[in-house]
Amino acid sequence: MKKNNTAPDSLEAFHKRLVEISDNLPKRLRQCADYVAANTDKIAISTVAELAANAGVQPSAFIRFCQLMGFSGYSEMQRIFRNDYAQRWPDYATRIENLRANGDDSPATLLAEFLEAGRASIESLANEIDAEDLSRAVEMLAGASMIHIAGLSRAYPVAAYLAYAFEKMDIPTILHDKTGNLDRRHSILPGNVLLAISFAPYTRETIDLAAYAHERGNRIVAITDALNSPFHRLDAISLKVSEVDVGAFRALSATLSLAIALAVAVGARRRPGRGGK
Amino acid sequence: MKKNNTAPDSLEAFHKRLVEISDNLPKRLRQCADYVAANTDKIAISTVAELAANAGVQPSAFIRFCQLMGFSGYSEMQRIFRNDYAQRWPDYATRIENLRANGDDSPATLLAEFLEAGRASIESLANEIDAEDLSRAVEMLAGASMIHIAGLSRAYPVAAYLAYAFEKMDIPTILHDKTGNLDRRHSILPGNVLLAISFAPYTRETIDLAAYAHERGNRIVAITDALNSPFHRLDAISLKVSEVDVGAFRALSATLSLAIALAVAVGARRRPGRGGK
DNA sequence: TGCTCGGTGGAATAAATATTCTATTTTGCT
DNA sequence: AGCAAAATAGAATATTTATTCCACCGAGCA
Repeated sequence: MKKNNTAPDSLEAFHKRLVEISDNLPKRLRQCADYVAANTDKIAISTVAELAANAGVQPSAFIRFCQLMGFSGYSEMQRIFRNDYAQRWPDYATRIENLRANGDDSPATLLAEFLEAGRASIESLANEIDAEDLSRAVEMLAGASMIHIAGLSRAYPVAAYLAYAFEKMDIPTILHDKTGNLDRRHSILPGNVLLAISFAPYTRETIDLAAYAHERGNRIVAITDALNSPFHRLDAISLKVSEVDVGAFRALSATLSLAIALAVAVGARRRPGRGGK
Repeated sequence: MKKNNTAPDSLEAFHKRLVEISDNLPKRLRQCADYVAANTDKIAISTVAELAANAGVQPSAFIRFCQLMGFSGYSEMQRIFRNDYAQRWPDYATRIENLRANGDDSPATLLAEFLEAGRASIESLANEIDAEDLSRAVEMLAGASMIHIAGLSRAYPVAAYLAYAFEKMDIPTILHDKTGNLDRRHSILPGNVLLAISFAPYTRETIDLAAYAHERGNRIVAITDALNSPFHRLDAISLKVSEVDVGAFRALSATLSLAIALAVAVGARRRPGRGGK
C-alpha cells in the first residue's frame, strides 16, 4: 500500500493506481479494491451505498478507499467514469434508434440490426476468448515454416483477409481456395501449420484438408464457432468465436477482429520489435 | 400529447412512448422531449439539473416531462437507463481491461485493441451513415440485371463476402477477382451495376474498372473511406465507412456489417416485387 | 498486562439532488 | 380585448446521497 496524492484522471491511470496500492491492504479496503477491480463498469451508475453494500463494507470504508486511490471522495472518483461513459457513447444508442426509425424494413434499419449484432459479437468475444489458447495459437503459427490457410463459403472472406495480412508482413502463406478446383494438399510439408476457419455446418473440403494435415502430423489452429467442432478430434487449438445472427444471416465482425489480431500477433512474434510493416 | 399512467419499462417502450406523446407538446416540454430524443444516452449518468440546463428548461419542467412520460419522477425514469446500462456492459470494459492486463504485447492485448477498434468503427458508422444514400444504393442494386463486384487487397474479403451473400440469395453476381489475371470487364453489360470497394490508397485495377463501367454508362455503388474518393468523379453512390486503425492495421468490422446489410437489403427488395427466385 | 495505533462501524452532519408548490405568464378561445 | 385554462419559473421543501467524526476493537509490543 502506497501513498500518493495525485488522483488518476483516466481509466488507464485508475487501473495502474489500483494495482499500485493493491499490495498489503487491510481487510476492508482490500474488499473494496477487489470489488472495484471486478466491477469497474458499475461505478458510473452506482451510489457509494450500493457499491459498499455489494463489496460487503460500510460506505465510510469505501470512501476511505477512494481517498487512498487519490481522490477527495467518491464523487470525484465517479466523475472520471462518467466522463468515460459520455465519451464512449456519444450517442450511439440514439443513432441506432434513429436508423431504426427509418421504417421496419428499410436498409437503414437492417444496418442498425447488423451493427448491433456486430457490437454484441465483439463484446461476447471479449468475454469468451481464452487468452491461453490464443497465445498458444500465435506461438504455433509463428513457429511454422509455412502457414496454410483454409476457409470456404462464409469463412472464405476471413481466410482471404488472413492471407492478405500475412502477405503484408512477408510471412510465407498458402491460401487454399478452390481456384481451378485444384487440391493443393500436397504442398503441406512437415513443419507447416494449417490455419482452418469453418463454422457449423462445417464445409466438407476444409474438414477434409484438416484431417489430411493431422494425419501427416501437421498441427492445426482452428477458428470456429463451437468447442465440439470436428477440429477438436484433430488435436487442433480451437479459437471459439460466436457471432450473433440477424435473421438467417450472420455477421463476421468479431471473427475478423480475431483474425487480424491473430495475424498481427504472429507477425510481431516472428519479428520482435516490429508490429507490422 | 396523450395521457397514460403506465411507465415504460424498457428502452423500446420508452422510445415508443416518447413518440406517442410527441405531438402537440407545449414549448418547454417539447424542448425536453427533443433533448431527450437526441441524448438518451446521457440520462443514466446525469442529474435533472444538468439535463434541464442542457435542454434549456427549469428542473421542475423536466420533472413534469418525466411524469408525462408515465414515471413518478426523474429518479424512476433514470432507473430504466441505469438497468439498461448494467445489462449492456455486464463487464465488457472490465474484460477488455483483463485482456490488456496480459502484458504489453501479448496476443490478448492485441486482440483487445482490435476489438476496441472494431467497436469504435461500428459506432462511428452508426453515426455517419447517410440513410438516403444507403436506400438509393439498395434500390439501384436491386434493379440491376447483374451485379459486378470489384474489390482487391484489403477490400477483397469484403468483395468475397458480398459475392457469397448475393449467391446465397440467388442474385446474379460476378466477382471481379484477378484469378488467372483475366480482365472480365467485357462482361459488364447495359443495365448492370458495379459495386466497387476500395480504400485509400485506392487500388488501380478497381478504379480502372469503375472508370470503364462509368464510361459505358453503367451505374456504380462504392464502399469507400472518404467522400472525395476517385469514385466521386464517376457519379457513384458512395457509402462512406471509416475504420479505426490499430498501428498500421485497420480492421474491417464496420465495413463487413455495412456489406452484409447492403446485401440482405437488396435481397429483400428484389424478392417481394419480382417473381424471382 | 496494559499501552498504542491503525483499522473499523455506525451515527451525525453536510451537500447534492429531486420534487412540490404557488404566484405569474402565456396560450387558446370567444 | 377579456377570460379561463394550461404552462411555467423559481423558490421552498423533502429526500437521497456523500462525507466526516468519533467511539470502539484488536493486533503488536514493552
